[in-house]
Amino acid sequence: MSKDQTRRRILEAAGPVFAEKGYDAATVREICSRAGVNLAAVNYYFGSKEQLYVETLQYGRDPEGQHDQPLTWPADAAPEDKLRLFIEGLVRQMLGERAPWHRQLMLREILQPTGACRQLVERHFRARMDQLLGILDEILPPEVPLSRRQQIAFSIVGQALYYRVASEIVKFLVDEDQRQAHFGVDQLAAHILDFSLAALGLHPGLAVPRPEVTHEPLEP
Amino acid sequence: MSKDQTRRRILEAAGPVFAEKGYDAATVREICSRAGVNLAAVNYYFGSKEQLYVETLQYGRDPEGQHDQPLTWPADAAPEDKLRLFIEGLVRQMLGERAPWHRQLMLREILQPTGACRQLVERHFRARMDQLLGILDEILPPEVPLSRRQQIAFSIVGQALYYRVASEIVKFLVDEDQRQAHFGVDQLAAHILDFSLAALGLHPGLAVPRPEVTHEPLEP
DNA sequence: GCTTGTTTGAAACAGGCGTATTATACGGCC
DNA sequence: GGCCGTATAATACGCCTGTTTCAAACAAGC
Repeated sequence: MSKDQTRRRILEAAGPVFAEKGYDAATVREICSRAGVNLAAVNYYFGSKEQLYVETLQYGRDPEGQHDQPLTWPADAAPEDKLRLFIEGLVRQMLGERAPWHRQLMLREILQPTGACRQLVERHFRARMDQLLGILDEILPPEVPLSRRQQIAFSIVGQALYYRVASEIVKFLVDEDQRQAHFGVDQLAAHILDFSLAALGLHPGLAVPRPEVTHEPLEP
Repeated sequence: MSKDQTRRRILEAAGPVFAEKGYDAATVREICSRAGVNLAAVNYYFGSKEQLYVETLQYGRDPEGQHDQPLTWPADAAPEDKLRLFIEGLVRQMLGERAPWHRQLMLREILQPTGACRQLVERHFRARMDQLLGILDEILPPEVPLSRRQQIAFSIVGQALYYRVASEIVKFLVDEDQRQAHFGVDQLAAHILDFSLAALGLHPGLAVPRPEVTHEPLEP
């Protein structure tokens, strides 16, 4: 087996393990076992577990030299549509079961940063934040100060992040049937978009009776 | 030293340690060291680290037999005021530095439940959820289905939770000065209330020019 | 074919962990 | 006082961790 081959195999095995268990709980033994390489290989190729972690994050971000293009849309799209696409991508990222391990790793870095690679993580999230702020630029009047724009952005992202970090809470606060029926990716994205657009004033508020609503059977 | 005395000392030492480091990273050696008791005491009094953890959570919830009354308000208060009080309490809980370790432990249980005490955690958060749903009952028209009310509640809580779970992200996305000036507990509570009330339709949206705004200097 | 530098393999090391064991000191009771 | 159940203390055990060691297998150059 060629030299770079085993290196790659270690990286590809390390990704899911780190993503699932976190840095501390992941063991180099499991990584090596999954990769089918010897235990010593990690320290031979990477020097230490920590360095392997850093390089795994880099590898995940950019496996072949291609940047991952987060989200794109036609530049002339309506701001509401851009926001919709952004939120849909966000929710999909949070709830998508087959989330590639790279996203999961990044999320772990949000929740409890290891500090091993501030820069990398920072760049990643700053890009997405700027994207959202750009959309808000087209919606908000210019006199709204930056701090308020940031707060609004956080309010939008926070709604989506909730379903990832508090998924266990959701799981026992709303029962299985309701979850299946109303808490899928699409419905949540639609709700968060509704909530946010209403907050921004582009939709009527959720509490005001909405004439266009299809008449669902009233709850007893 | 009396028997119950050391028991209490262990519990009170275990609280902060578990809260700061989490179940796995916390060690009984540190707990015993902080409590000034022998290493064997934990297993003597609690049988195992896990059981100590469970009893620590219970002890934190209810140290002396008094339930912690989460939040109260006059029953005849306006729904907006109740929501304001609720959100203020929420944000204070999330951001308050001197958060008693019990809150922190509960938050940890949200983010990564140990499963050691589902019931306890479940009761705790269901109570708060019901409180919020009660407030929404007074705001939303009756035909809004339960699932939508729950989504709205999660949208509100999610905004506040964000600043706890993603505090590191906030820290490098908005610079020190801005944070000091606009991301304190009071300002964030005010913003989340604004955003949510606007989303509900009780306030004008944030994007529509608000006549009552005090004219702050425009940003260049 | 031999030498040289590199990669693999299995085992061992040192340290930290939760837990168990054993022995000592305390405090009320006959 | 002597005794005994209980609380403390010190230490040892077994396990798992990241890391190191060192010999064997290998590829390449001459």
